[in-house]
Amino acid sequence: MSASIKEVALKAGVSIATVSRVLNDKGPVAVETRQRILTAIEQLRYVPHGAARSLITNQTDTIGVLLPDLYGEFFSEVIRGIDLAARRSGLHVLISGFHSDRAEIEAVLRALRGRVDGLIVLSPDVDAQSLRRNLPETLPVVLLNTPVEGEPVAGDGAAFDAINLDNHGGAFAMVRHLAGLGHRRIAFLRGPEENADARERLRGYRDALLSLGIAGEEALELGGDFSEESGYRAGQRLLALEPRPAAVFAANDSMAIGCLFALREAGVQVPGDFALAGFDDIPIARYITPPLSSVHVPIAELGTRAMERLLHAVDSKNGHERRQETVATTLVVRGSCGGAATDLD
Amino acid sequence: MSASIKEVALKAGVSIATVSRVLNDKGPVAVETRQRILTAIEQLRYVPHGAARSLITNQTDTIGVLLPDLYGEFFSEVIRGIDLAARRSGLHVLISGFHSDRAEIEAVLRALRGRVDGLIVLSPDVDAQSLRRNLPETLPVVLLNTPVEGEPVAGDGAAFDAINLDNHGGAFAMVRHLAGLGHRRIAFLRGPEENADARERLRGYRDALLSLGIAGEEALELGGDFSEESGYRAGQRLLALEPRPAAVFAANDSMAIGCLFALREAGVQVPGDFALAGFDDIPIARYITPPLSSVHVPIAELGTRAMERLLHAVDSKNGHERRQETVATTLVVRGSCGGAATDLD
DNA sequence: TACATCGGTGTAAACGCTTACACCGCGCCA
DNA sequence: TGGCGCGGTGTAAGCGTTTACACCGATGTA
Repeated sequence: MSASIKEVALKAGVSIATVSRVLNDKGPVAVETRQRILTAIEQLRYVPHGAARSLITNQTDTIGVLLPDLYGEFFSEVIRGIDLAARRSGLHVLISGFHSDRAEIEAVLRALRGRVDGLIVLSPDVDAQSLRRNLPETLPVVLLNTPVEGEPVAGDGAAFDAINLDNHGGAFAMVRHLAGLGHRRIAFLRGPEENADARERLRGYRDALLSLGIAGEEALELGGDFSEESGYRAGQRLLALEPRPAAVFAANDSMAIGCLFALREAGVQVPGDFALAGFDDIPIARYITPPLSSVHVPIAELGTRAMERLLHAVDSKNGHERRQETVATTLVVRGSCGGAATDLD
Repeated sequence: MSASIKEVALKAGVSIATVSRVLNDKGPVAVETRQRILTAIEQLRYVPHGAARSLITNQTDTIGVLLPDLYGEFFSEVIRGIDLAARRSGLHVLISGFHSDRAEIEAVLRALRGRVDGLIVLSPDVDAQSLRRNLPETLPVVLLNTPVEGEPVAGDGAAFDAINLDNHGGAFAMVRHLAGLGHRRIAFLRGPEENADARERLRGYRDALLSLGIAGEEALELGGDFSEESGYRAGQRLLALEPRPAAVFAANDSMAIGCLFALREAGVQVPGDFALAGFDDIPIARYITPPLSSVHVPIAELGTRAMERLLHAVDSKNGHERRQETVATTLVVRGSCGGAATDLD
């Protein structure tokens, strides 16, 4: 194993306390002594032992990230944002995927004790109850794009910090954009009922219609589950609708793409006969033909914000007030909806 | 803070040694005593403190992953593969991005002491020298898709384990496939000179031509830097070539896509007038029109293999022989090269 | 009966660090 | 001159574990 503080002390002819003092820049040390220690450290290539340090200081300089699935763009972007913020603060990032298996997540959660100073949890499913029960109450946690069950109790702080996406606002804006293009009958491809993002987007769609004085039609809300496949099927149903709408807004890009295939198959022109828009602005969106209009989600920023929030909680242990933040989305107008590009892109 | 082993011992009316024994299933403990301890643990919601454990056992149950850039599909897939393997073995994953800044990577490297049992390093740039100098010699390291400088010395083990992609084989196979379609003049879009993947792919291209008895033409090897942009420019140069080749193989998909744009712009039909193929099989590949033929890279497997190799090194501390492994690539034939789909897809 | 064996348990050292506290010598002020 | 304050340093306790070792009683064996 590598050198310990004791060997450094020996080599520099001082006590370990003094070495520790120069290591942490704490307490007075004679310049000359400090120099001697510094060179000893250099020569021995000494690096303090993280675990030992953690043991006594009770902090690990590490934050944990819990993710349900380490798959795809969303995940990697979030991590990137988190890592960015972490590095700025000299922290390490411990990531851990889990399958939705309740037992597994509990196991992971407990395994984290003494390993992390805080936790970012990203999960549409994990219920906060199970979180709290398996974690020291003092562990700062921020929920990322995870629905908080129960009403936010005014006055009393929430159980967790939370960073969420402005799904509602994004959907709202897109629908209004579509309407601005002259469409009155705008269909909507819904996501899975149990998905919070999907619910919010639906709400945004409805509210936008409301705000426009357009009566919602139940028939125009087609079911879907975020999969390309379900978008394809919805596309077919769309074409059978009577009278046929001339605009569709899908709750995510995958469904929009599936829908596009269905329309194209039927010989319907996009955006000529049909305006199409999605949500998420996945990378593929700009590559398909026609390029897909979408609502851009700043995923990395989601991660960064979560990290910053967590940092605040960790630093100001006591006086940290829990709250929920929302990250804005932006409209990205491309060819698929037939509208002119706005200055948003 | 949460309960310690001492409190558990107290509650169960035994010594901490006994508690530790049931915790680790080591040494004999009376069934009845064990039960008493187990319930005490349950009630106190006790979880052993990772750092304390690490301190004495000198192992952290954590492996570190060093990445140059946490961006895009490649990264996220690698991580997924790593996490998968890690979870199977009950290990944690500490990830750390770094910018190529030499000082920074050294800082990160040292910060890792006492935090990880092993390291996976993914970097086209990091030179192994700097690695070894900043790490305890005993720390197992596996290089992932990272060129090892210097010849592998026969007999004497290499300095590191390494997992690499079969770039050569993939390129070789693709060129032969193109040739099998009847093409004799196959152009190649090269990647950046300093990139090892790019070099190997070029080598595969040349060797394939050689094996086919086709004379290589220098003019058919166009420069590029892996960017879509450079592919676009290469596409334009391609069209000016006299006589014009009818097939291009790009060293990566991004360039292939850029090239496709250039061709399309010039009114050239793909695959009608021009067969096109890429390398990497990025997700977008199947979505563009026409779907891009490519060489599929099993990225997640790269991660898994690296992890397994590392695990082996960690477990068999002494008797671990370092070696380099290669992960196979597979041909994915889609529409862009005009060939029939093979059973490989 | 005496002694080795073995299951079951406790004691205490050690891991590498931080930090409260004590200590020493010095200069300064009253 | 005696005391105080202070820069500079060492001593040792303690963080939460694991584990070598010692101990004790019961059982088996000669």
